[in-house]
Amino acid sequence: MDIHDHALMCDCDVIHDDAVKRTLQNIEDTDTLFAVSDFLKVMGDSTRMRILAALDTGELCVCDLSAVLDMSKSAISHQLKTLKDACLVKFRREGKNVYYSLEDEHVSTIIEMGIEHVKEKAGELS
Amino acid sequence: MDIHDHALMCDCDVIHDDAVKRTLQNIEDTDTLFAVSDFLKVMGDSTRMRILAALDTGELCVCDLSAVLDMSKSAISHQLKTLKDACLVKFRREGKNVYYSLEDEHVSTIIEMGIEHVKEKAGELS
DNA sequence: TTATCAGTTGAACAATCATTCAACTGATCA
DNA sequence: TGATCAGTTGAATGATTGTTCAACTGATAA
Repeated sequence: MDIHDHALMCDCDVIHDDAVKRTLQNIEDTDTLFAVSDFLKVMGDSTRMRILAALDTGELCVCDLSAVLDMSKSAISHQLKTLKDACLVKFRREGKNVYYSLEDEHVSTIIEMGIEHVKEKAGELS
Repeated sequence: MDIHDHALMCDCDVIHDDAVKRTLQNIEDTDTLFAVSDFLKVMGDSTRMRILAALDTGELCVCDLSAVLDMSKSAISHQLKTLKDACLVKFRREGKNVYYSLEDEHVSTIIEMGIEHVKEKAGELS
């Protein structure tokens, strides 16, 4: 009755009380971790990743992206909104066209790091 | 009739044919980009990210993770399987317990980079 | 103004996915 | 052996989400 202040959902006795306490002290705060997973989730979709990779080669309008990815303008536009809300892309209007590009160098770096990681992993299998 | 070899789904005329061609030449191949998004998707969930952050402080058994995250062993175990399948964590059995830890330093680096990125973005808002 | 086209948006649908629940395995200890 | 506990697993459920469709906006050109 007097034990287990936090383990409401834990359906077992705490085995390593010291390890649990140490982890709770050292782990990054939950809000930050939620923000990190939300951020990575945006890039964790193949359509959005292909859009980002396309924009990494230079700015493009929605119609061009539609042709490059071979998908409808609507589908592209919906995903561009998600990327815009997450501050991964920016845009400028020029006449009837809207040109999208990566928000900053930081985004470009993360994309290229992801590609590097995957290629390294693929290389380990040989 | 003679134009538009690839733009099957594109519901418009290609506006910048040169930009589209240039992008198709320079963009990373689709298979790689799918692999990148699949990889990031695994880390793009708050429960899995919290598990990874916990393991980044040292190895833990399922019961300990259950206490740290305040979630059921079953929920944790399901997500550990996803992380295991993606080669982000490894495990060892010792008696009745199964101890999980990060697969390698590489994973640790990526987690910490994500945290850095989010904190930088948060700092920009002040 | 009217027509046309690039792009956006909301609702609807289908697919994906995280958690719960219950049953199960495998190891320890009496 | 039988009981207990850590952990796994499959099915079911509820929530999230990507794409489609249709209607819409906003800018250009006749």
